[in-house]
Amino acid sequence: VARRPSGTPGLSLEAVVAAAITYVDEHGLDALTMRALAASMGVYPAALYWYVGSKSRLVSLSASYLLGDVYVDHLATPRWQDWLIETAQVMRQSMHQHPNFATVFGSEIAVDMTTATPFIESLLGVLADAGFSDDDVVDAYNSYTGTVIGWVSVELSHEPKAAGRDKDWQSDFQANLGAVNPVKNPHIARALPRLANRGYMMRWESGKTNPLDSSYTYLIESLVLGFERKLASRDAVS
Amino acid sequence: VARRPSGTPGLSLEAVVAAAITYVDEHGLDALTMRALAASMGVYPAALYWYVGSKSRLVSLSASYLLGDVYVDHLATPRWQDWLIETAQVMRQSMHQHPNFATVFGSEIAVDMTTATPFIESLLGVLADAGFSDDDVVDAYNSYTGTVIGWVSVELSHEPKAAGRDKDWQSDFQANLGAVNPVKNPHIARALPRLANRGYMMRWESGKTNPLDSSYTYLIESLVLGFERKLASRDAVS
DNA sequence: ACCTGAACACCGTTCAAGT
DNA sequence: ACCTGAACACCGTTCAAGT
Repeated sequence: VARRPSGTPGLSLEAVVAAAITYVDEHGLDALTMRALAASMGVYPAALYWYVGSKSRLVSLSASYLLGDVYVDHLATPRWQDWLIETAQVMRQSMHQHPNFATVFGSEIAVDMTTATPFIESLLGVLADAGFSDDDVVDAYNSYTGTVIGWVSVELSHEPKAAGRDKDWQSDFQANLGAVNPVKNPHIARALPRLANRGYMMRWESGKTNPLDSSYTYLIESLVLGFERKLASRDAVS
Repeated sequence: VARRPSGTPGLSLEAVVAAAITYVDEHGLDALTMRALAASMGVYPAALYWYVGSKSRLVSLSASYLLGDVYVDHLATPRWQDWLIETAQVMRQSMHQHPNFATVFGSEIAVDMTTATPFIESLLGVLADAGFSDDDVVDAYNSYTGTVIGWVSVELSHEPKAAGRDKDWQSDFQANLGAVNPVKNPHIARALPRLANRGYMMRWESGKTNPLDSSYTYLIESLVLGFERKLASRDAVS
């Protein structure tokens, strides 16, 4: 085998992170193993530790890296409302491109802010220009970012790992749904045709294969309309 | 040792689930191990498998059980807006009581709907009474439930597991925050005093110890105001 | 039916040793 | 500095065997 010149390392932090991302995209987060990843890179497991320190750090680093993709270029949308709506759609699309990382986005506090800085700066700028007070900017910022990340992360949440036989839990689940008592639960019974496999707690397919586009649009539009009202009521008082 | 009468099992599904919940509450989700849980119950690991089948199923079952606590009794709130606001607060409080399960709520599609049925029935009833159309009920339902579960689950997301030295990442993180370039990122610099440790992607403490009450209230109020506008605009058209 | 006791096939991580 | 090779202390899960 050709010997690589000494002094030039065969690995790098970026290479390991990139390999981890493609591995998770292909095989899922549960399948990510230091040993399996090392094997896929033709290297010993311990070699990875020189760059990433630990598995949990590797996952964090990968998530932070992906967050950089979420940057939304300044759009030609003069209205702040439209900017928020468009940006929310772009963020969701980014998350849908790596659905197996969705749970990480939603559950880990540690994101390397440096990769997200341009996004945060834009968002804070838009909110300030819209007229939010210094105090309200904080709450609007948290409302908006937490909603987008949290909602999409729930949308992309995974099915239970097939425990016993292959997919019998789906049949069980649908049977349970169909057995709803229309006397005790008339509203569920009425909404069932529209809610089956589309409503949270009533679906058997993840948002990966069964996206909930219209609900997300409805949510973001409602939230932005609510922001508008919050702003207006403040103006009325001040 | 006293021998238990044969025919009366020492374990039960409920006992195992209850033990798992208290174990996770005390030691965190990562510490939950079939072996550790079995030891805490004075039993062999394999004994648990007779009741729960697998570890992932045990976690699902525990989460489903906790979801039953989320049921919100019919409140004396004639306005549907107030019902949505109060219920959102109650749901958040329930999740905060078992913060180590937050990531499960946010990342697992499989919740045993039976425990949540009373809640779903109430919510659908409130939305229908409010005047949402059959189609809009679905989107409003998903907007609301996904936002509450997703947002709070992000709020409660955990710090990175201390990798190297104890808590040096917190110092690093705060140093990074302080090093923001006020020329390149004026809006971040301006908001920093209010956003440090309070804004998503800018905090170093989980919502477990550092709750974001005002942002959540702001979010839910905005969302409900937005729902109001959605309803009104529909009435104007029809 | 319910649980023991031991085994199997894995893990993440550490560490001396090589280059 | 960077990686090998092997080891350590764990995992989840299975399975014969007991009662």
